[in-house]
Amino acid sequence: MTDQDQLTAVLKDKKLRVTKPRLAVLEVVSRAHAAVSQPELERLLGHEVDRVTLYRCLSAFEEKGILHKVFDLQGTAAYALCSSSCSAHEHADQHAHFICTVCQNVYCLESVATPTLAIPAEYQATNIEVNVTGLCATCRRD
Amino acid sequence: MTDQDQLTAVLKDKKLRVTKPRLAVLEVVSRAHAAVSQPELERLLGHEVDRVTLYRCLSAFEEKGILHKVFDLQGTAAYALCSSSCSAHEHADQHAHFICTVCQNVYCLESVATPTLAIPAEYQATNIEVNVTGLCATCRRD
DNA sequence: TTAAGTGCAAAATCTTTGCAAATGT
DNA sequence: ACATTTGCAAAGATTTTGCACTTAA
Repeated sequence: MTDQDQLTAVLKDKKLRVTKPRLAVLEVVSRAHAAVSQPELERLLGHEVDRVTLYRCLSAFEEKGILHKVFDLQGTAAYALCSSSCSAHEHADQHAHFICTVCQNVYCLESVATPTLAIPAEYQATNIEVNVTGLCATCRRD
Repeated sequence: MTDQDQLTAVLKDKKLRVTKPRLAVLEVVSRAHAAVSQPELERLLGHEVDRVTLYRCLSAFEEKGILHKVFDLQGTAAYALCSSSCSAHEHADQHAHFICTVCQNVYCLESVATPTLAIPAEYQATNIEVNVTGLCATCRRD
């Protein structure tokens, strides 16, 4: 099964039509080893995908649980593939993220599980998000 | 020492001039038991402070380490008072935050210290941010 | 065939910048 | 008095909406 086929399958599974813009967006995000910010996506996709279409693709993907949205240090939206356990509005994203303060890339730290915390009883917690900031391997060298 | 005096002292300490808009902004944020989002600040301050001035106050405060910026679930900026150990570009913010999915308020969980994590060696971590999402005490009841 | 998705134009927001007038020290 | 800060106007950027055309199923 090729990459294309896999992406196609993901779309079909979520009852979304398989279109060129959608495949292009998924392609870029799935290739990235880090979450891709929206400006970055626009740059990478160039004129291949209209900006408005990009907005609509991304929100559809988030809606259906294909991508999840994280925010970088500037509050800019970035998108990464959801693990298979994600579904609409229920993102199982049980690992920490690393945000590089230089290149702004967001890396999934799959090896770092979110910790168990003693949340005060008056709060009803449904999810814990851990974001580590600092320098990524690449930016450390430069 | 009154509240006003304290806020005035904070500004003077950071070599910022004590002006009406700045005091108004600090007043609102310091009163809140949660981080205040920018739209909320605009609403609360009404015509007392020009929108542009608000932007400038907030970035000056962040710059000087008086307030720190967090992002709510929609990626909207929200501001909270820094603890006294914060200084410019070095926010000591060693506790978790709770973001309510209903009212969007951001609460400081002073009792929940950020955990120690085993970050992969290739990353150079400088800060760890923990955001818990769910329902706050108020929204649970409604 | 036909409902879903795209692309363009245009509106609505949000954020930044420039500059003259006002204000704090 | 003089540098800072404000407020307005205006530019720039981002995000949303409406609608006719296209395309996947």
